[in-house]
Amino acid sequence: MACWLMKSEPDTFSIDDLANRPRQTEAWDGVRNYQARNFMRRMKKGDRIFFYHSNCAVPGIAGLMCVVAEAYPDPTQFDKKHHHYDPTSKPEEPRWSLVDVQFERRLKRLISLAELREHEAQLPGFQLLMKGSRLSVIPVREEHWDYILKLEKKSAPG
DNA sequence: GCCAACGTTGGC
DNA sequence: GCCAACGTTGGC
Repeated sequence: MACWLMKSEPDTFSIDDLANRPRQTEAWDGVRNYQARNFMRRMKKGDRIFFYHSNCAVPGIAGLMCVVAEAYPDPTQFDKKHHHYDPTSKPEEPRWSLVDVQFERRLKRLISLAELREHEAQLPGFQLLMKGSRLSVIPVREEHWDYILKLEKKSAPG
């Protein structure tokens, strides 16, 4: 069972939005980056995911979710009216994929990017912390997953 | 194949 | 709002 991290801007779609969806499930559409797409195509049902709030006042991991449907074509790529419409993608050979994710729980407290950086030494190779890393879908090593979840139980830093 | 220009991401 | 880092596009 693999672990992942997926970013979303909370102004657009937050952990609360996911929790409020029917069946607390959402199709993770709009990814238009090949590396991120390829990671999604590797996801298996039951894989665990950190829900990361990006581009906001306090970026960080806000909750947990899991994969409930493995990769299939992102329908928004064929929708002319959609912001993520891709005229170069053909239905017979879809370029972009998505997975369905399901809410698991909110973290008891947000684990901020700043806090994660304090633990950089214990998270070697964690792509989120790499300089210039902007990928919205990244793999998380299991030992990193466990370490980060243990931080939740500690009191907030500062 | 190179690389400049451009658009996007996302922390701060 | 600024800007660094990155990905993509397209001229040559």
